[in-house]
Amino acid sequence: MNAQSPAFAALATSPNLAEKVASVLREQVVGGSYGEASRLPTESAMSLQFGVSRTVVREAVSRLKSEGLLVSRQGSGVFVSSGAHMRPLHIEAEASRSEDSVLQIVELRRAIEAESAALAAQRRDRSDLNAMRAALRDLDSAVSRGEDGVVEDVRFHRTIAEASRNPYIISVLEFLGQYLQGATRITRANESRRTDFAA
Amino acid sequence: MNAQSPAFAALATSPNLAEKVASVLREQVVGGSYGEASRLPTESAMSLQFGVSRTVVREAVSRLKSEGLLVSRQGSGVFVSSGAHMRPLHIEAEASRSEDSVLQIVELRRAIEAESAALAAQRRDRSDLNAMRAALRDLDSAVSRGEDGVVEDVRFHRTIAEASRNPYIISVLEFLGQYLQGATRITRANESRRTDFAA
DNA sequence: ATCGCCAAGTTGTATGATGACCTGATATCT
DNA sequence: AGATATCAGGTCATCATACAACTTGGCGAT
Repeated sequence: MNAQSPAFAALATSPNLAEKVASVLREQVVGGSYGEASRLPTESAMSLQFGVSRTVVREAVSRLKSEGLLVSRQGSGVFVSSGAHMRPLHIEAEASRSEDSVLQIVELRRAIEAESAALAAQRRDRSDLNAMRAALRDLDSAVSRGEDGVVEDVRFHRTIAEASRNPYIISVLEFLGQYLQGATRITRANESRRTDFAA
Repeated sequence: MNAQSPAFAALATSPNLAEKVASVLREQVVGGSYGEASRLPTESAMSLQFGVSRTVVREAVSRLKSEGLLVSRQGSGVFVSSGAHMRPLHIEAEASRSEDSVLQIVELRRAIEAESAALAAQRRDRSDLNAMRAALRDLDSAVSRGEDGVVEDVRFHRTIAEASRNPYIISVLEFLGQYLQGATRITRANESRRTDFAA
């Protein structure tokens, strides 16, 4: 149950087996070695093929299931998920540490917020306006109390995004916001708080 | 080794245990039940606590590791990852099917591409220009051959994104592009191919 | 020909054992 | 006493095996 199966050759640098196996499988799946919705070899077969125990294979498959690449049906087998090559977007947490990265993210977010504000101006209704006014008021009062108002700031941006009625804009903005939470002071220094489009 | 541990109460609808345990742990981690970089209970402890085998706990932890929420150090323990509450962005594959969703994604992408083009205009160099011209020429010739030119179109957009020198714009655009691959004809009908900014 | 049922195959879960590694405490030496 | 080496216990990583739950296809009875 070893014999250094050839499938790893290039991935010997990873610390644990499950991750290696997962990498190989991931590559095979997204690379299209298996057709859409086709069945993978059985766990026992892969266990032999990779030269690892079934436990490891199961952990690898489990990872790929949680990534949405695979689905398994008990008693039947493991299959390639229908939306297999739709990879999620992921930005490493270290990005928040690098100033360059933060500025680049701000660049991106500004573009989306401009569109978001424009759409919001077309589509907002009375309750959106009220929410935006309230958020803005909270932000001002927080600032005048000498706080940095970070949480109020995000909430304000969020109300605008929600008024755009575009769920993708909302989630992408929220996603990008995560990486700017700890670095919002820099952001605020570069952005003039344009309150005018609320009118 | 059963006794219906209370931790699941509300999640009895999921088919497999590993996913349930993973959900509970995920909620605890992002909900902040454990502090940043703090140690989780041992696998055996969780195995008892949840009333499942260590195998299941390990699969659950494995999932959360691949999601970047946890890191495990052999001989030491399982810890909350430093960037634990940085959740990745995920859009379901079904979005490509719904026309509303596609239009909303196009809305979002247009905003980013406008910024991308503006930045590209500032930062491009000669090789960028050449790449963009080549891509555009390929696109035109594909269209004049009567093809739909989808692949050439995405390549053209990609060259613009690369000229913006902003890796986040590139990856987000690429990410959104996935969901529009099969629906690009609609996109093309609504977008006039503005070739002017290449000048 | 249809329906029911069973048997083999497959994933899901449990259990126990062993290896690799870390950490803190103990023992030893200077 | 202080620094260093060693050890023991705990913990994750991997393996092997067994059994349960489920699916699927075929076989047989009606």
